[in-house]
Amino acid sequence: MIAELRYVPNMLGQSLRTNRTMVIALVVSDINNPFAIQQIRSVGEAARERGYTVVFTHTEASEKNELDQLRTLIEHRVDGVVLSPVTNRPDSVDFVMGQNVPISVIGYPMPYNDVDVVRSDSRTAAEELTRYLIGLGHERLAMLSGPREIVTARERTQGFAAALAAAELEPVSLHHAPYTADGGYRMMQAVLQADTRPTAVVTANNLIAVGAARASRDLGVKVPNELSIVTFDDAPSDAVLDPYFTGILQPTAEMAETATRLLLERVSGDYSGEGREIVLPTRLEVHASTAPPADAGKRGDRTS
Amino acid sequence: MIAELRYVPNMLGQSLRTNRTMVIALVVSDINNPFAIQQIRSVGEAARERGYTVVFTHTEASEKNELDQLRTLIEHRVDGVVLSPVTNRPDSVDFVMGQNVPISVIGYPMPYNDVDVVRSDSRTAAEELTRYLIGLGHERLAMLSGPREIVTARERTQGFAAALAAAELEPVSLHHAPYTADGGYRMMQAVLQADTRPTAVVTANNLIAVGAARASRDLGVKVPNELSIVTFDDAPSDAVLDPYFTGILQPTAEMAETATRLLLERVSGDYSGEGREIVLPTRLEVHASTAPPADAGKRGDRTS
DNA sequence: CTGTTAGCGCCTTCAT
DNA sequence: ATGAAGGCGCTAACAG
Repeated sequence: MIAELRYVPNMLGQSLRTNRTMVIALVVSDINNPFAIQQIRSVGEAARERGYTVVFTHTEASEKNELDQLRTLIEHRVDGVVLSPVTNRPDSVDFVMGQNVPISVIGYPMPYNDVDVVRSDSRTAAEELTRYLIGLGHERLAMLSGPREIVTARERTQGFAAALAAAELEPVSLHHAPYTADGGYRMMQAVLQADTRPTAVVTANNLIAVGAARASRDLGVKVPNELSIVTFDDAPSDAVLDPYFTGILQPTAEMAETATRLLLERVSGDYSGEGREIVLPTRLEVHASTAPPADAGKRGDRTS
Repeated sequence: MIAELRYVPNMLGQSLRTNRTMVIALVVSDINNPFAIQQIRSVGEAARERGYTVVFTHTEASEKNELDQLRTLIEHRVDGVVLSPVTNRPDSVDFVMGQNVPISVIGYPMPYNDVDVVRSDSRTAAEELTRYLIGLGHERLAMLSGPREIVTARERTQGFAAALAAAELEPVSLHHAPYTADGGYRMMQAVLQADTRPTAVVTANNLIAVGAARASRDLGVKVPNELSIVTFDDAPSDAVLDPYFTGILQPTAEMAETATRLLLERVSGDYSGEGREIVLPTRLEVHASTAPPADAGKRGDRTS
């Protein structure tokens, strides 16, 4: 048994000598999100296939943590970094690139960095999602979005607005809060206590959707009969009985795998050049959280 | 800004010289389990407080992966290991201790290793859980357990059996399968297709419970009206709308934090001596997956 | 107190 | 083919 062999080589010596640790890092922002779990699995797999070890870190959605941890990882001379960043501000990526450490980014465009990015098109997906609700007959829609600093939140809000504009509808309201269940809960409370209630809400993230659904339940509003909820990234999970939310799914596994591949191409020297941007398609999945509005029968077909 | 400083020290040199990396490893077996997420958070926090960095690895419930990864981690000279092991076989722990690397174990007793262990009492908890069902009036109970090689599965089965024996009841049946939703699904199918159906099942793990609930739904058996399901470790999660299963909760965060503390006591040299075993209390939480049996009214009080 | 040096374990080079 | 030596970046020990 190799594993039983007494002698274990010291990679510190080897790495010091060769300038390669054969370790890459995956830095995710929120480990509570099942989305991140999928990334951890996929990156680990893709890296192991190519002989690399992966170490994971989570930043709890804090840019300061993100920078601290990238620094620590680079101190330990990881060969590269896959980053699922907190925001698209350039600081973290700048820092890593400034240290000549290869990096690839999962999630959203990085306008100020010439870096490899793998993402999906949030804006278009949000439009599609909103159109789906409009197609069901909804006319009063609200948006529960994420932090303004985060690109996905902005893009999803834009897509929402664009779909409404195309249908010549006005949004009932538009909210921002952190990407957490608690944030969703508070936004939904506000929505339900306002004068005009929407018949459907678009949420910018799965945790927000969970919070929104909890608030609806607590205030006695039935989903989907009285209120439809749609969301993003409600990934199927072994730990959950049933997918519940109608929403947009990103090809998480493929995104993570691709980001790892791009990274290792740079690490191994097979590629060096300008940043590549790969945009993968999303898909809409319909589940139990949506229905036509209660008063749908009264009106004609609403599809433009 | 410190993080902007151009120079980043090379920990490889430092570590090679000082024999300390200030990094500890957390090796969990199944990252799909929300249980593991909590461990990742808690160990990370406890270690950071004490100036250590944590790297995570998951073994996909394979002992081979576990050993491989421990080896890789030790090659990179982590200062210690927190292990949430696949089984209680001594090989992994032996290997780590044989390399003079401090280790502490989360989960279950390690009869063949003199090692620090933090765990809860699965057997007693399973008894309590089963007694709860009996107290509701259930007399026909089945057990959907985990792999025979895994201690928690054995202990939980023993507790189940003990509670039944104390109430002078016979189990309807007893099944073993992997700790996965799929395993639970198959066991539940078998249970529901047998001649005598139980009115309640005890599952040995949250993923098994999810599979069991899916099978019940697919076969048209209503939970909890026609069938009660109880489980272990159905940790509350931000990603889930509501805790659904009645079951036993372990103090996951406290266990992980304690294991980290014990480990770092050894790493720092504050403690060296024989293995310590810390057993933390569990608690029973009642949710929507249990009810008295449909025919409960017909009989008298069943509590012994 | 500052400056120099040896050596941690490994790989690469060069000599035998 | 096998063997010896230098140096990766760092710190601890020691000298000035």
